[in-house]
Parts: sequence; structure tokens; C-alpha cells
Amino acid sequence: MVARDSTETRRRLLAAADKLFYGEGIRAVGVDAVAAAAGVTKRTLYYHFASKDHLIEAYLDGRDLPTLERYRGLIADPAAPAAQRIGQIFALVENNARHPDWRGCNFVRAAAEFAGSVGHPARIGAARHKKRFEGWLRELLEAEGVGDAADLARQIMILFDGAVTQILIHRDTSYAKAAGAAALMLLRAHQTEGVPQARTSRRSRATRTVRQELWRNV
Amino acid sequence: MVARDSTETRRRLLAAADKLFYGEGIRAVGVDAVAAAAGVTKRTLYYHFASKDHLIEAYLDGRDLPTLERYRGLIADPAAPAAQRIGQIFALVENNARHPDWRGCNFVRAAAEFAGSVGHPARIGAARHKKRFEGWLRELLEAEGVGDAADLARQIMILFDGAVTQILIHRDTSYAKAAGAAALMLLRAHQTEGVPQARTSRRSRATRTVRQELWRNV
DNA sequence: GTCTATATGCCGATAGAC
DNA sequence: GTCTATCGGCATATAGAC
Repeated sequence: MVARDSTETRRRLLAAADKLFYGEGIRAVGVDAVAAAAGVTKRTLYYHFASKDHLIEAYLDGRDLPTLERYRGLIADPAAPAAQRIGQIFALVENNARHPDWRGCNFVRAAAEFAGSVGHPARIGAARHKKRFEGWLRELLEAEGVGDAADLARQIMILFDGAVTQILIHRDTSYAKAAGAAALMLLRAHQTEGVPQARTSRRSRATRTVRQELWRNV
Repeated sequence: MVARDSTETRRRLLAAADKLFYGEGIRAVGVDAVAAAAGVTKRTLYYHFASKDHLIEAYLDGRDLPTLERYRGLIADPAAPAAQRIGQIFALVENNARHPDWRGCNFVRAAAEFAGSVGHPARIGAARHKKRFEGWLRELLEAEGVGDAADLARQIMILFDGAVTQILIHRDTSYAKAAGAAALMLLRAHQTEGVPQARTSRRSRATRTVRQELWRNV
């Protein structure tokens, strides 16, 4: 009853921030530009977000689960083997990176921009997302009965962000293939060592956010 | 005859830029701060560098070879096997990252900050350095007679930047161990497939720059 | 070569009207 | 809830003296 189309305005502000922050960098974009892109004035932006840092926080938070869900939902067949799932993760990276507007991983870039600001919301948001992503990888591998699932998940996480970084730097998507091949070699090595267990599977949850450019993240 | 202590002033400006850009980010630091840290006025900075972009370019260029030489010079014994060399690369990453002022890789962070600016000197400098680093890895592996040296070098490069990124995000140096272990597993896999060749070795060149904080890069 | 002083504009953030 | 108008500060870059 208190808000007219307040949530809609806020949504538009977030969408504008998302587009501009990802496209040009967080520090490179002023609050003026975000407000203008959302079709409101700066004062309205500051009504919805207490500061630019709060806007940054909301921007990264809005990307966290949708990005995860994008990868969670990769495989329609819940019985697909781990090797296939891992392969498709890196195939998705490669496809995303082919989009002309792709600019790497917003979490990594945010953490890089604010590397010098301890406790900054951008660093907290980035760390939370990456931890979630690594945790999802670990669960996936555990469900497949891979031995040392935590170790392998961490190594795949490293390959993942490493590939994204190299692709961004060289604008060469073939790094995704190299990383995917490495991940499969590591998976094979771990599977030889590990003890096979009963397999379980999980269902993905639907994302709670509005339409997003799904190619965008990593 | 034309310059009094011009080269010294320029050196101080570069040293100040290096410290500030790495510590707080390139866009986060203004030319005022760089000039002040170097003990000169802005006008003097603009006498030595045509623009901030030129200063950024010189900053990254000044880190390129010294960083490479730091890794080149890792192993005193030229007869050390590849596994030992690879292991020490990631051990160096871990040690560097333990320094309280460590902030990840300046090339990756520069590329991340200017991901939206096509053709920016920061992106060019980052790409050149990473290509050189990957090339050095390839030469190192070729000299050891590793089969598919180019492929493995690329995978180790991915693990390298991936680990640095994760360490920066989580402030957890153990990612270097995970990456090092993965690199050794991949090396072993490649060595089983590859055909052993006669070994050659190379000597490192001395760096041409002044004293630098060697822990700083990656 | 380095200085003082300044041009010009955008930065994040706020006051107060409606 | 959104507006107009504005604050003080800092951004990159430059003019001209010495």
C-alpha cells in the first residue's frame, strides 16, 4: 500500500546498474549514468539505495543465484555422468564468451576492482558466490561418488575462473576447451583413486529474478 | 645533455604509480595522488607522460619482464626436472600471496578494470605479458621433452591465474596448493603420453628495472 | 623541467518542494 | 516517491611563468 510502482523503479535501476557495471566496470560508471539509464533522477536512485556501495551490493547479489541456476540447469538428464556434466560446464563458458558483449565474470571483475578495499561489499559478494559455486561442484562430484570430491571441485573451480580470465585477456575462447580437457583429465585421475558409491541426484530450483542475459556470467 | 635528473623524476613517478595502482586499483587512483606520492606536481607528471593512459601503459610494461624473470630465476639448478619446476611456481604464488600487501595479479586486475575499453593499453599490456608467460611455460616443458607442451603450458597458465584469482577472492592461499597438485597430475598424464626428447636448458636474463617488490606479482 | 594556477566536467551525496 | 537544484570535492588535462 505504501509503494506505487516503487518495486518496478527499483528493478529498472538494478537492471541499468547490471548492464552498465558489467559492460564498463563498476568504478567507471557513475550513479548519474545508472539513474539516467533507468529513466529516473539521481535523487530517486538514492531513495532506493542508500549509497553506490549498496547498489553494488544489490547488483552482485542479484547475479548470485541466477548464475548458479544457469549451471545447475545445464543437464536435463539427472543420470548424466560426471564427465559429461563437467564437459558441458566448460562448453557453456565457451558459448557465453562468444557473445560480443561478454566481459568475463562480474564477480571476479568486481573483486579485482575493489581488491584494495577490505570489507567492501563487492569483495564479500564475490567471495560468497564463488564459495557457493565451488560447493555446488563438490555436491555434484560427491553425488557421482568421486573420491576427494572437495579437492577436485576446488581444482575445477580454479580451472573455471582461470579459463574465464584468459579468455577475457586474450579474447580467445579456445581456453575453455583447454580448461575442459584438463578438468576431465583430473576427473579421470580422481575417479581411479576414489571409491565408487551409490549415486544420488538433485533437482535445480527455479531462479527468482527477472529476465537476465544468461550468457553474461562467466 | 637535455635532461637534468629527468630520468630520476620519471622513475619516481613510475614507482609511485606502481605502488598506488597495484594497491588500490588504477581507476581508483588519480594522477594527483601519483604526482604527490612522487613528490612532484601534476604538471610535471604530464611533462613525462602524455596522459594517464600512457602512465598506465608504462606501469604495466615495467612489470612485464621483471615478473617473468622472477619465475625464470626460480630454479637455481638447470637440471631440475619439470615436476619440481612446476611445483615451485605454485609455491612461489603461495608465498607471494601471504604478504599482507599482496593484491593478486596486476595484469589480470588491469584487464578486469578495463574490460569494457577495447584497445586500451591496459588490455594490450596484460595480453602481452600473459602470452609471454605462457610461452615461457611452453619452452620449459618442451625442454623437458614433454609431449603436447603447448597444450600443457596453456592448462598450467589457466591453473596459475585461476589460483591467483581464487586466492584474491577468498584470501586463502591454499588454492595455490590445489592448483599445484592439479598441475602435477596433468604433467604426469602428459608425460605418459609424450615422447621423451633430448633436454636443453636456458639461462635467465637479469631484469633491467630498479628494485621491485618481488612478492607483488601473482 | 618544474612550478603555480586554473579550465572544465563528473564524482557521490543531499536539501527541500510537491 | 520523484522531482529540481545544488553542494564540496576530485577527475584529467592545460596555460603560462621561471
